[in-house]
Amino acid sequence: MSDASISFNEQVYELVAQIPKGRVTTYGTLAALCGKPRAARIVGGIAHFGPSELPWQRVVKAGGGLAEGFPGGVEGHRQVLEAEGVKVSNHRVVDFNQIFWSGKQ
DNA sequence: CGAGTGACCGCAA
DNA sequence: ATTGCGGCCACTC
Repeated sequence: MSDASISFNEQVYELVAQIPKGRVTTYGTLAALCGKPRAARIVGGIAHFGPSELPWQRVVKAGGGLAEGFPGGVEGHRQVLEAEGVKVSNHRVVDFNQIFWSGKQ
C-alpha cells in the first residue's frame, strides 16, 4: 500500500483520474479498491463535491446503470458517455462487462 | 465543533 | 417487480 497515508477521497480521485477512456467502473468498485467495499455511498458524496475535472462520467452504478444525481440527469450522463465512445441503451451501459474497468487497465 | 446529508450497494420481505 | 433498511466516509451548514 503506497498511498495508505492519504484519505479515502484522495484514493478515489486517483482512481477516477486513472480510468482509461472508453472504460467505465462502479461506485462500489472504487470504494472496494480503496478498501471500503461498503463505502459506495461515500464515493457518491465525494463525486458531488469532488473536482469536476475528473471523469466522473465514467463512473456508473452497479450493473452499469447511469447516475441519477448526475448534472442533467441520466439523460445528460448518457450524452457524455456516448461522447467517450461508451454505448448506452435505456439508461444502461451496453457491453458493461467488456468496458468495465477494475483498476487494472 | 456537532449533526445531517449524500451522484450507492446489497439483501430481505 | 417494488419497497425498506443498514453500512461507511468526507464534506457542508
